Formats: sequence, structure tokens, C-alpha cells
Amino acid sequence: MLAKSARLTESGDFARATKSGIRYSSTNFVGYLYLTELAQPARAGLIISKAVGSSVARHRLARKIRHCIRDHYAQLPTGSLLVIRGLNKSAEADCASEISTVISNVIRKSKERAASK
RNA sequence: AGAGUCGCCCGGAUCACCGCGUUACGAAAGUACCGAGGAAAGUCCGGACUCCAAAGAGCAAAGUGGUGGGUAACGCCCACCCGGAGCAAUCCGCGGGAUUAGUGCAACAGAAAGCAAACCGCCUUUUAGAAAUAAAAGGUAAGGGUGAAACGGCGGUGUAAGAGACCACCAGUAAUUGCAGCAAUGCAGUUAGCUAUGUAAACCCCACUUGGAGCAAGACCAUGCAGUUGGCGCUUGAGAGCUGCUCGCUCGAGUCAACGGGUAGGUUGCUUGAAUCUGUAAGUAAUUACAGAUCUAGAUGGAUGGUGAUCCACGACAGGAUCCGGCUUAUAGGGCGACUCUUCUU
Repeated sequence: MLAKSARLTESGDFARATKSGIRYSSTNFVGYLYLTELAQPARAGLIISKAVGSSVARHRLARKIRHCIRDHYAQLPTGSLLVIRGLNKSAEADCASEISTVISNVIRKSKERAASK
């Protein structure tokens, strides 16, 4: 789970991450990462599609994803905004391995882009 | 032992480590407590609470519909009545009014579905014919066939054949009397005319109930902006009081429309309540009264997850969002109690 300071809470931040951030898609998840110059800790948020299932199914998926993000939280750059989107089949997916590849790929892509600038 | 009916309860358990939400303590690190459901769901009823100045009247509209009781209230619950199903326990009912307010409808089939009717059949008379029979006129609702429903039922008298035309018994309707019951209603009797129905989830009539909007209610604090044009008005009253109309009442100097511009962040409401548990008393019961004990989520991008171990039946439906009382729907599996019927043994 994530501490309160590590959560994305405002709709403006969500819009910035999903529209302007770096994107990486796997079969069941989409990861967005947006880098800021702010000196505050990295923050993360979730978007779960209603196609995942009932309220219980969506809640369970959100808990699993939050848990996985926590394992990789230390790798995130300072001031970055991370958004994970859960797609319709993601309830049956193996969250732990898939989320870790998504996060590592999105971090790698952001570093490549920073280096190319 | 088998078959069945009804009611109630549980809804994986225990431990360790890491992690999350509120609250309390603490300077901090941190520590401690508590942390989803029987349906949290559908949002179908009823309330509490908040706002609409106050919540007035009539019509309209909507809802409810056996009787009595329970309740803050209900379309809910309990008991009883009536009708239906079942051998029974028990279950089901959208259960006011269809002579005595009125209008309408009854598909298909059938001759005929509210007043009038004869398809087949039965009977009589007349005519034709040697006869079988045919035709015409009339009588007939007992029989056949149709239908969810067919003009009370069965038997007899009677008759040309028939018919409540008449008789006995039975059923039903209306009026009425007595008894039982708070009542719905039941039981017993008398009289009458001799008697067709369904539909009110058709209009309608009767009785009772209902002002509107909802916690994104409402209150407070921040942040931010820019006006322009047109209409109607300033006590001879524009407009407002968020229901369709009318009346009444109140406020009232600005207001309405179009175009354009701005903000959409936080605090509060927010959980002690028609509360839960236990006991006693009243009541057939729903429920109520009293006493004692307990404090039991309060998030706001929204808290319950991960890993490991043990046990078993290997875990269904499913996640709070202002709060209660119900209803409805979903639900793997398991447990308890009461009752009915059948069979066997003593």
C-alpha cells in the first residue's frame, strides 16, 4: 500500500500524466509516467475500467496493483507522476510480474527520452 | 426409517511479519484501540434530518383497498375472516362496490354471450306421396355440439313434446329475526320473487393518505472574473416564494433572456442511534415497558492487501458513502428447532 503523500489525488494531475506522459502498454495494463521539476515525492494513481467487472472485482484489482506499485516505488524519480490503467481482462492477470515489467519499461523509456534531449 | 412443510442461525478459523484508514497519546520516531454485509445491492415504499418565510384552502393528479391490532411511519409485520390448493403440516390471494348511480367490453368457437335468440334434435298440424319421406306453419331450452363461462342441480308430477308450470330435497339472491364475535364474519330460522355470468390490472363510484426538493440537502471559509445587447419594471408592482391550475398569504427594486468571462479547493454536516446485548414483566403474536451492561467504520481518486504456517466441509453472492424501519433480488455449503403424512418394531 501507499502512504498518503505518495498518492495522486487531483484530476489535473491525472490529465497531465495520461495525456502528456510517457506510455507503455502490456496486454492488461497501461502505464503512464510524467516527470515534473517539483521537489516532492513521486505520486501514483489508478484508473480501473468498468469492464473489469463488479465493484468487488474492481476493488480487488486496485488493491493488488497498489501492492505491486509499493514494491517498485523506490525506483520512481523524484516528482514524477505514475498512472496505471487496468483494462478489461486484467482481473485474471498475474499482476505482480506484469506490473513490474510495465513500471520498469516506463522508467527505462523516460530515461531514454531524457538522454536523447 | 422414508417423504414433506415451516421458522431461525452461521457465512472459513487461528497465528506471525510487512502495509493501509480514523481516533487517542507523543516534540518526533512511534505506540495503542477499532476497522464492511446478510444482503453493504436494486433504489421499490416509509420515516428522521436539511432547505424552500410559514406549510393554508379547493380542484386536478397519484397511491392504498377484507377486519382488528402493532409501529415514528409504511404499500411493512402479527392475529383473525373469506375464497382457492393439498390426505395433512401448511401454502397462495392485485380480497371495497358489477340488482340498490351510470357507461362500456366479453377474442376464437358457437344458433345464441344481457333480454333477445331454434343449428341439429324432439313434438303437433297441414300439404304432397302407395309408402319411405319431403316441404310449410307452429310449439319446445329436456338432449347434442361450442366455449373460460349457456338462463339453478337431481328426482318426480305433468305434457303432443316440453318448461319452476307444479312438488320434495339441495344450491343461490334479496329483505328480515335471533345467537356468537370489538369487527370482518359465522351459525340457526322466517318471508319473497322463482333465479344466468364474468370483467372495476375498463371508465367510474366510495373510503382513507399525500405540499416540493434532496447530504452533490444545507452551513462556513478561501480562490477568481468583464462586461455588452435587448425585454419588462421601480408602489398604478417587474419579478420571486423550484408541484399542474385557481384562490389566499408573504417578500419586493431590480429582474429576465442571449453572447462573453470566471471558479469548480478546503472545513463542516459525519456518526450515540426509533442503537446493540442480557434479564424481568404484559400480550396468542407482531410488539411494548422497565432494569443493567456496552460503544461498534467514518473514507472523500475513496482505507481490509501481500507472504508464510496449521486444520477442515477447500470457501457462494458480494464492498459502507447522511442515518434508520421494511420490501425485492443474488447466495457454495453447513447447523438447530417445531410440525405433518406413510411404513416398520415394541
